Amino acid sequence: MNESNQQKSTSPVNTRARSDESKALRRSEILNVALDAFFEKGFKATRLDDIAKGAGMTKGALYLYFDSKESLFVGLIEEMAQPKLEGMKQLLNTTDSASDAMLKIMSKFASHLNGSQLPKLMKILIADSGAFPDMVTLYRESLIKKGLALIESILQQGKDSGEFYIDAPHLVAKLVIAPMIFTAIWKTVFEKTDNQILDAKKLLETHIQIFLNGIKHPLEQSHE
Amino acid sequence: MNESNQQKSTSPVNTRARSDESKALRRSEILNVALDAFFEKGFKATRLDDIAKGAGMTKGALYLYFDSKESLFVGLIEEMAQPKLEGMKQLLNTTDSASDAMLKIMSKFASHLNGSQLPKLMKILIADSGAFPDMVTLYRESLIKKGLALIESILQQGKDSGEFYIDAPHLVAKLVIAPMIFTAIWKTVFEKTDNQILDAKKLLETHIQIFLNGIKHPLEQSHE
Amino acid sequence: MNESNQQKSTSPVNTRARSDESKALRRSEILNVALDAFFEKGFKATRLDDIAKGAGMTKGALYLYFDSKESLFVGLIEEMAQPKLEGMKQLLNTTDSASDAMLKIMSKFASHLNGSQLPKLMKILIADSGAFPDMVTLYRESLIKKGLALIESILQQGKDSGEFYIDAPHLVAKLVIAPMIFTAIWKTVFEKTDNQILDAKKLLETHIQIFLNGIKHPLEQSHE
Amino acid sequence: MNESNQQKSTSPVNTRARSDESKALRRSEILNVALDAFFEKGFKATRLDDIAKGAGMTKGALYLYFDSKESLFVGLIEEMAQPKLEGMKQLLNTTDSASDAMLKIMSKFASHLNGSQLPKLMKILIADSGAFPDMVTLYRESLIKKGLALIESILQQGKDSGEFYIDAPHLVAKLVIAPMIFTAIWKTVFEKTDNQILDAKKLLETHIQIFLNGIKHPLEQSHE
DNA sequence: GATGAATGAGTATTCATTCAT
DNA sequence: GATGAATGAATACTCATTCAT
Repeated sequence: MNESNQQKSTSPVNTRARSDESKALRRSEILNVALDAFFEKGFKATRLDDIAKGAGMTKGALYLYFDSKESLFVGLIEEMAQPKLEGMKQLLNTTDSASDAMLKIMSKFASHLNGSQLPKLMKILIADSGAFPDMVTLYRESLIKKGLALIESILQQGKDSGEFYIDAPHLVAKLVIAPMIFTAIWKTVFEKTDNQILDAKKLLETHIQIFLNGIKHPLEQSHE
Repeated sequence: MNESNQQKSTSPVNTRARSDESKALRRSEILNVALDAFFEKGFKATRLDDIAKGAGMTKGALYLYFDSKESLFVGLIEEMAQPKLEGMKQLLNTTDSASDAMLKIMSKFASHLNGSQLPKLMKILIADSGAFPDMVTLYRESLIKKGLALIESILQQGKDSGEFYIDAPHLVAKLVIAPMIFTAIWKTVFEKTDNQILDAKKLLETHIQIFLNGIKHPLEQSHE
Repeated sequence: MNESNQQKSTSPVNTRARSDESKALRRSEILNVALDAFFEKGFKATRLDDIAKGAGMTKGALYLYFDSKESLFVGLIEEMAQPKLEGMKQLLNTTDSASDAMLKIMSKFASHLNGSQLPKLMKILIADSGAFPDMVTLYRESLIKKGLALIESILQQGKDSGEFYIDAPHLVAKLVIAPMIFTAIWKTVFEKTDNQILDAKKLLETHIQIFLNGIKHPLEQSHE
Repeated sequence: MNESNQQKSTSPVNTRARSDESKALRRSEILNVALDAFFEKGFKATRLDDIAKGAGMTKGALYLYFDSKESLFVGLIEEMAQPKLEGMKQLLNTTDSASDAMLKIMSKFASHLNGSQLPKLMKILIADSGAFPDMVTLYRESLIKKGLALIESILQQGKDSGEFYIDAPHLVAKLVIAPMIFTAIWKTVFEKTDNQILDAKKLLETHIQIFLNGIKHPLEQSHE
């Protein structure tokens, strides 16, 4: 009798969510819609009505899954900031040279930028940082600083072994991720209205090459 | 319908001169306040009341200078995206080596990040890019792409002269500015709730060193 | 489509008997909770969710016992406005003096105020009188006016026998119950936020004494 | 040019309130409407839209005069609880007998019940006491307790001079006002749906007579 | 020019009621 | 019978914009 499923077949739309599973499914469906909405219009300008419609339910139903618009935002950040870092550490068990470790982790990082929602999330966080300082803190501490620490430790190891000619690993670590952040911003912000698209893969490969090349040779004296 | 221009019709000469000045002055005062407000809270969440109060006038008076909230935003971007790039080109008239030109322009760029409102403007633009695609386009075309073109031309020159070992100057140019964008984001977003502050000057110096070092040596083959 | 009524269709006899009892029980449980809720927050501000939780069931289940929030209120007033008055009349069969009858009935009335839910009910009715004029009418006609008539008849009897020096029994009857209403209001409204508690028993005893004393002596001329 | 004044001629409706006077006027006009609305439907069930319409303005305009619905309520109580008590004390300068003082003050009190908004205010306070305990406290402390204290002092004086045969003046004082409260309740609640109207003046005169008569004669022993 | 009162179109949130399970 | 997910209408409050003064 119910033929109104114009939406995706996997979604439990138009079916009451009874089980815990389907409730969780519904939740993450809402979060997916919210991600796009917040990304597109920002937190303040996003209307709950739109999120609800996008998730195939009424505004009132949203409140069965989230306490408030704000908690939707919080849920979004928390849920997505969770699992990202895990994969990275596993990668490094082997006793690679610092150079190889660096290459691996940078590649991994870079590939993350394409498949995942991370760039969107980052844009959201930048945009609404003023309204959600706690979320910014959470994100910085639980994701970025840990990522930076991981990179820093490899750099330090390379420095100790004489492989890398660097001075301040904690600064250099930031240079490692800078082009990745740049790519995320570029793709989410500037590419939207541009007809040339940035080849992110190539850009990041080039970054890796130049950067590793740069730290593997003794630095010339700057003239400054 | 608007008959309040009493001067214009008869003697449109110089009674307006002083007022025009002060009007322009007032406008830029307002824009200054707006910059901070939009930066802090985003376009949607910023109230005209607050901007007015900050500029020492009432909400209604704003409409003597700007047609709407939106035109305030537009005015802000347009006004600030204007000059900026002139100084850079002058810098390079002399017949420096590509290496020196690169060093100069990177330093200049970097120093701009500290004194100017540019990072704030960038954050605003990122945040409200969804609502103002035209502004993003303007900013990209009139500032970023020109800057990138300048850098690219130097890189190309260095590549042609055999000074730089690079492949795709248009990509590499982006790697030049990536840490600057990164710094802008970091300072405006992440540093707010953090007690450690990033030494931007040192970071960018390190960037310049490593980067130039990286492109002045032949690249090793990547294992990928 | 609803086939869950397995008993009704075939043998509609006595399987239902026990459930009818328990249904009535459930109803009055709900009403008890509702009384407190309406008393505490008023009709409009009371949430069915809270009543349901208080009665150990879900919101939906309430609708098995009551048609609507409104019918809950109606049920409450009707159920409680029912008996109450019977005991009073019995009290007076004997051939007491009007004075003794008066004393008895006033004492009885007064003692009712402490043990029963009457004061709460009165507060509810006062509070929501605007929304439920019919309930006010019901309460006035079925309880108050009957009580007043009873008192009035005793007063009339005392007047006729020369025991009481009163003029308008129907007005004086109201003076009899006024301190009782006052007590109900005081206790339910003002005492809540006060640390001194009113000794209702003593107040009403004093009332009875002064009042009877007042009507048993010839009235002086008022100077007005 | 402005012929849309369908409302009362005295009200500044449809005229922008520029001066402080007219602002104050507007405020009290709103409060008058609010008084009736809260009285009729209770705080929760009253819609700001209705108050606004009643006061001849839009909902938004209300917020120019009051911060919130709640502050409207608070303003109402505070503004009205202010001046009531003043007149009473003046009345008593002369060196009347306690009996005369009592008569005067009771008459004054009683007359207040007819002309003023006091009964409505009292009904409002009773109805919404749960939501506004602070207002109840304010009202009790600033009005009722002071009134009771005034009455109590006269009673005490009469007791000391041997004029009054009473025991506990603080309780007896409550008996003085009980019929006034009763009248207020009766008129605002029960009379609405009744076709017989209570002669408040006569009721309170009778109260005064019986009560004074009751305390001017030695009390008989109660049989209890 | 400037003020600030007023408007009115939003928008988040609540909650009685319904209904699939 | 009972649950609790879902609905949708209602409502306080906000704020860009207008306009009388």
